[in-house]
Amino acid sequence: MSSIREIATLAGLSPASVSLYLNDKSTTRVGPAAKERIDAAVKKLHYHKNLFASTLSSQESKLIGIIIPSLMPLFGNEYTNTLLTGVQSQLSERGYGMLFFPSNAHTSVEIVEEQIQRSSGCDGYVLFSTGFCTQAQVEKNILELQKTDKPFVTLNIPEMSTAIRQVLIRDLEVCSGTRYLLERGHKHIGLVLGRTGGVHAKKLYADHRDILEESGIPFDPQTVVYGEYSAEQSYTMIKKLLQEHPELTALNCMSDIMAASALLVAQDLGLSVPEELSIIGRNNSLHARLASPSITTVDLHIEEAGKSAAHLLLEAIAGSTGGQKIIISGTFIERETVRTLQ
Amino acid sequence: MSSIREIATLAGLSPASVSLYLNDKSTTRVGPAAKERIDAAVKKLHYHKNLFASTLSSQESKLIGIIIPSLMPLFGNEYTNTLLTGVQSQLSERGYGMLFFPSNAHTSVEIVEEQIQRSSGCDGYVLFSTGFCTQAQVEKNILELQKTDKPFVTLNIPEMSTAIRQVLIRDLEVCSGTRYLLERGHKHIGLVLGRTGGVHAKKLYADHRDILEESGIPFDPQTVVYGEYSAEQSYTMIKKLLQEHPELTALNCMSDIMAASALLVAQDLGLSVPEELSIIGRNNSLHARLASPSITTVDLHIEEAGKSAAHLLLEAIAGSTGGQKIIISGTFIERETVRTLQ
DNA sequence: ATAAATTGATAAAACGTTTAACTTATCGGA
DNA sequence: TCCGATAAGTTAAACGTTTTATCAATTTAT
Repeated sequence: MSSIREIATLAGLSPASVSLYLNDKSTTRVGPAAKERIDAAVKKLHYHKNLFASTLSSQESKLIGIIIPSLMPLFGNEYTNTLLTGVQSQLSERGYGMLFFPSNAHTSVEIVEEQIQRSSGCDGYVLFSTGFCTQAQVEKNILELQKTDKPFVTLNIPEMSTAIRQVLIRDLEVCSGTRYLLERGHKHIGLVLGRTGGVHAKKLYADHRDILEESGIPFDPQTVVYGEYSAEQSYTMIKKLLQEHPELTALNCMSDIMAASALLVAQDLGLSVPEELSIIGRNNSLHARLASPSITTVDLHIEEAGKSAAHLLLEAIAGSTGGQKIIISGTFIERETVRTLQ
Repeated sequence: MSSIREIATLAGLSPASVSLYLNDKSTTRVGPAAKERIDAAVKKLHYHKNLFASTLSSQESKLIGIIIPSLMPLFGNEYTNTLLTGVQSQLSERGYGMLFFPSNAHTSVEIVEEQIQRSSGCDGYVLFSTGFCTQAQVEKNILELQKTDKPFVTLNIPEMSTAIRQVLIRDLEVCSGTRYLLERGHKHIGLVLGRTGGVHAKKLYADHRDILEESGIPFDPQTVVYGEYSAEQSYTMIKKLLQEHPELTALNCMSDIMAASALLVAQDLGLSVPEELSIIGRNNSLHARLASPSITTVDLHIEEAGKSAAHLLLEAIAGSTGGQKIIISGTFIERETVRTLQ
């Protein structure tokens, strides 16, 4: 743990000169000979400048706090991971790092509060929203973040009326899969959602219902089922759904994992896909590509969304003001699990 | 950005008292009335203590630097993500956070150097090793980490002779799948590895060869193929392999994704699994479970490994000394893709 | 009644950098 | 010759906490 002072002494200089040079190799305020002595001292003492001291002094951490209000283990969810991949790639391109302060509190609001508190001093924040948040919780979380007076951007969150910077993943709120199946002649469409009460699930539920009713098709609440973000639970619930509702010709699944589980169910029930049952997934993940038959899905461009969020945030940190919305729309990836009915 | 000084002024106290109370709610050095005034001031000014100032002063960050020398986007790899899940769960249980300072350097050694440099001041480090590291690079990385004088633990790294704290995932170095297939009568076993030159791939290659030769089966280097950690590349290479080597009755794959790709290839070539081709994967990921037929795989207990690493590190931070090795052994998950030959 | 312990506080130094302001020496140009 | 630039440095305050040492007042024990 050598400090800049030791480097300075070893090089026969003041700490100021060392700092000046280390932060700008081409500075003219340190002579060539002195520069060499500094380099030698740094090498000899294995000096690394202390992030915390440097941040405190310069009031800039080059660190972004990542706020994820999930009750499930972090890095275990494909959506969130892809989002993170996008965020990370943009951040590191501009020299920023990420700070995770996970919490083991029991409600998403407490989690967010703790994370914000503990990462105070970051240059900005990215707030994820997960299926574990209700609309009210999302709003509370945003409020909490606003109190920090630091720039932040929300990702994966339902559209808000307040002027905040946010990246919206359109097809996370809009039930495009249902419309797609409808256009292909399906009238009895089951819906497989994530978690009861979650923002996204609620939006999708409402949208699914509205789309059906607009088309004059009665909506049956019994044909909606929740997988709770687990493959096992999805399998169980989908099996139950298909057994109790043999009239269903198609399943719109909130994620590819649910869709892959549906495929398994179909197989076990002896239903051929897509001949007897059409399935559409979401996220264009590896699961959809590697399944057999390969699963028709909607690419949410989630990595792109992560990148946009990071970009927006860095602009805000650089000084741009005002709220801004970026909307990312999905595109259908047509594969082998959807059949057109006549 | 209210500071502790403002809280102190508002509560009519000294900063010292505020700090004392905030760090120990049950302290007797601040009176009950004063405590209430502090609470009120904190609420009113939205005070959060500054992580950086606090760390600088107390010389403890409660932050672990995560060093991942990967050339691929972070959070895009199932192994690493699961490892991270394990690390994270232990860390957050004990109140620690994680710091990621990704780098976009072009060699794994540069990446590690940059990450260490930028996260200087953390309480400890976890060094991942990835398929992108050669043995020499791994050693260099460890040397670099030792210079920091901070505790660290290596994860997922080949066994080292030096006395460092490390968690070894045994079946990442030992080609247990080959032995498993051998025991079930297979004599012509193809091997699907990750990246040419990577530590793990090299170890597995050597082990695979040795196991075969010990059993008196000639080893054909042509039956080893590299998927480069991509499903597409895996598909292409496996297809080529199976077409050129019709004598193969089994495939030992380094990951479940490769195994799932192999399943696809088999399907496209009209080979039935496991009747004509046995496949074994590794990692017991969702891909293996959701595939059809479900893939026989070896559970590496990777999340467990992550937890152990975090545990070991926290113990070291708490003062325990000396190197220590924890070895995590895999267990076979027998499913539907392996057939026993007579 | 007095010593000892406890309660409730504060002052000030320290943590390791950064940076604005200042100094001195040297050099070219008019 | 003298002025202004420029090069090569230094000093010292500041960033926001923590923590050790110190102190006064009050309570408890003897």
